[in-house]
Amino acid sequence: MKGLMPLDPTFFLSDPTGPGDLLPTLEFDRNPTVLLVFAANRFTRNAARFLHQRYGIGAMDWRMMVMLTKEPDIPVSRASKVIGIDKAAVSRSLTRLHKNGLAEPKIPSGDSRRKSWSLTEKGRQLHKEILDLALHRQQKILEGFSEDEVLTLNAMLGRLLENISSLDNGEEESE
Amino acid sequence: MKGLMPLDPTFFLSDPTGPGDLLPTLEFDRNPTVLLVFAANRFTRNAARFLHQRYGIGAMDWRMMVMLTKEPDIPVSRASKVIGIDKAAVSRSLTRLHKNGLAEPKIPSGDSRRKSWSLTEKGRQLHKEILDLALHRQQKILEGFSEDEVLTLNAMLGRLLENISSLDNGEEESE
DNA sequence: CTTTTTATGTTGTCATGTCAACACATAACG
DNA sequence: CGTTATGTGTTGACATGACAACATAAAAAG
Repeated sequence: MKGLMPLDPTFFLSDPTGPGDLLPTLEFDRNPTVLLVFAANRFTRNAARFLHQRYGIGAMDWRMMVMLTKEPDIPVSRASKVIGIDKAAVSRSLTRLHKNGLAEPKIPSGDSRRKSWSLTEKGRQLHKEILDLALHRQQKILEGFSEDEVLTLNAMLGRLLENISSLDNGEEESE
Repeated sequence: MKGLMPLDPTFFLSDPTGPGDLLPTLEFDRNPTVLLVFAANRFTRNAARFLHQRYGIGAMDWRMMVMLTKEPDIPVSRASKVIGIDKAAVSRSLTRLHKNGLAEPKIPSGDSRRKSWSLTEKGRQLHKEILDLALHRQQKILEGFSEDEVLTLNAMLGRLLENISSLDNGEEESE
């Protein structure tokens, strides 16, 4: 744990003595959480547009296809935990992939609450096709970043995720 | 423009010689774009939950309140450009804020397509109240980050935003 | 001056992701 | 063994953000 002092909160604010006697608020380009949400929204919109135009699928379904490749034969609840998305949305995405012939369920016990999902052959082929393009696009997004910078960025985003998860787990009622 | 080589694409992939002869796909903790979206989703959900429980407003409306504080008397299209969100969503958010007595329009020319929006006194008070808490929460999210690390993270997120915007502007059809 | 183009804000519809409720089976408790 | 709690997957409703279409006024072009 670093012992360094955090930034003074005024760093994150617009200058309250600026023109027109404006009130202070968050300065967009000084707040990591603002930039994070902006960048992610912009990325998702761009990816969604590209995926839909070329393949007729949504960003969520692509993400689910990656999940099923990493871990075939996976139940909804496990996928929800790993991918960090509500099981209702996971359930719907898998249903869409199933309807499109890209994924199939197994129900060994006959109880549909003991389902597990895998990609079909068609799904595996589509996944491979999109993967190449997804990597290509990410390379463009990382243009100008050195290897060290990518590793640093990954590490920082990972730490942000952990800190946000800590807030999720109820460490926030101390104010 | 840096002359450094980008990472080899296999860095971003799961090990294809791993257990069970799995196919390669994106490794979640090695892909900045995956981590970006995960972190932003997690942050937004956490913030949305907090804002709704305490103040009965959504994350989008809070974001709009910040916008109106930075730039009072702003039209929908300008707000849409600055905040990077579709004007339809901006229009709806402003309507909600208006209904809740937090924002008000000016229509000097009588033409409702020449509207501009500002916070009401009630809106300014709520903004001030939420701002303190938002800064506090961001400090917790940045726990363990040094001043230099925050500046580095801001810069990197800014560069990602620029690169994604370049993709938006049609530099992607070269494949 | 007339026609065409552009910009604006609103509304309908859709994808994404959340929250809640439900039915039902299994696990845990007394 | 009976009761209670927990986990699972589905579905309804909602917030967020996008895309498209529309009505209308102003700007630009001829």
